[in-house]
Amino acid sequence: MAATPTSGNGARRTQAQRSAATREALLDATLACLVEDGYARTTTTRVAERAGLSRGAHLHHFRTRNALVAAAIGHLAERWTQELLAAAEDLPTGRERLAEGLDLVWRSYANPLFQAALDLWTQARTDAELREHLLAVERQLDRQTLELARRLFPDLAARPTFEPLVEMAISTIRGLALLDTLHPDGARNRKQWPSCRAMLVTLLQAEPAGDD
Amino acid sequence: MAATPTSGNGARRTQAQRSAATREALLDATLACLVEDGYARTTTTRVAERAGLSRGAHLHHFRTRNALVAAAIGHLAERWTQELLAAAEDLPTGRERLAEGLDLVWRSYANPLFQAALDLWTQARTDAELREHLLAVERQLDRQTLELARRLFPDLAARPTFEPLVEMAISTIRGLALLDTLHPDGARNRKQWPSCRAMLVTLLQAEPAGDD
DNA sequence: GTGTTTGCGTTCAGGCCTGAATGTTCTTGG
DNA sequence: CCAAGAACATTCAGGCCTGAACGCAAACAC
Repeated sequence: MAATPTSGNGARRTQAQRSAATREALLDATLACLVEDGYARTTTTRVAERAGLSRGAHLHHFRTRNALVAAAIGHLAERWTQELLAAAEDLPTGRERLAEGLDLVWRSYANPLFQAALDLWTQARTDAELREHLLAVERQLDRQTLELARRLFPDLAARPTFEPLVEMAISTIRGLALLDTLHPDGARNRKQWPSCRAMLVTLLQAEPAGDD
Repeated sequence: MAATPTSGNGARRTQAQRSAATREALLDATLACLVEDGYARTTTTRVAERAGLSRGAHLHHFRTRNALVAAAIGHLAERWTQELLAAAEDLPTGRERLAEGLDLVWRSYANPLFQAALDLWTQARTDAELREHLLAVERQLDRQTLELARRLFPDLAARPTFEPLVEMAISTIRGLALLDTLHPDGARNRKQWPSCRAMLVTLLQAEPAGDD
């Protein structure tokens, strides 16, 4: 048997593999901690505990708490967009496509990860270092979202009002998702979303581009 | 001259007056601290410093940090609604009334106090005690806002879709105001708001109640 | 196998915050 | 003027968190 560790059964891992695994575990633990405990209680001790590692391991990979959080932001953004893009592939064609597309975005915000992001967001207001990281991520996410919208609805995208409409839809969804913060079950939102979605569909289809 | 202290020139104040003044100073300092430093850095020490008082005075009036924050929430809500209601009195009549009304709400959210409220909001997600207080305030604010909308636009209020429309408008505004968190100058929002407002006006006036 | 590097665990010092206990000053009523 | 009590100040103990120092063991180079 070749002793190549890259394809090993797990018993024998190369240094790089070990390192990557612990990094991943730390980042996952950080996100879980942000979701469940909030930013304030996302301490180095707690994250290490949750990851099943020591604080030493933590400090080895991320020398400060801020470094950990910065990496976690990237991790979060990546996961989020991947989920969104993956779900977008299954979007049906036909007259329900627009409503389903809005549902898609809605679901991506009615999601624990958004709560974690929101927590980071508000903290960033009074933390310059955090703000730097989040601004970069925000720009990228906005760009990707708009691009996705254009790709999914090319006929609507031709209209000059498309971009403001998409931005408004996202703002509405964000505002609604904000309510979930205090209503963990989300009962309140699930009631408001259908009517909001209907209104957004009305706006987006206001002047159909002829193709129907 | 009668030495009645209730109308005193300030040199001689009754105990109740002194007490009320320090309470007020502490609450104001708390809000200022929430706005400028955020919830995490709103510590008893810092609030007392900012109010020009000692920590002893603080603990005399509010025995715990949570008690202070709870009182500050009420203070914030009261200020906010008062500003909103006062501004509503000057709303012009005529065809610009609706757009001006939306601007009114918009301005009440594009406001440092909202940032402070947002901070409390996100913290409340993982703090049961805080959540209790905020839920009560949220219910009251929502009720007052809807009531105000009905009073200002009685003709629109007759339609069954009025309530969902108002809720959507508020959600959109909240979502937009969220962006201000990372963009202190608010440049980005001031660009997006006009088009959002136009769309909301379109929706609200979709089926005019005949009176125009 | 041996030595070096890398990943990781343990312990410690310093700092900030909270809440409680204990003084000190000022108001009020007699 | 004096005593009682409220308002306010000061100090202290306990707890949690961060970041750094030090030590061990596993993995790669030879």
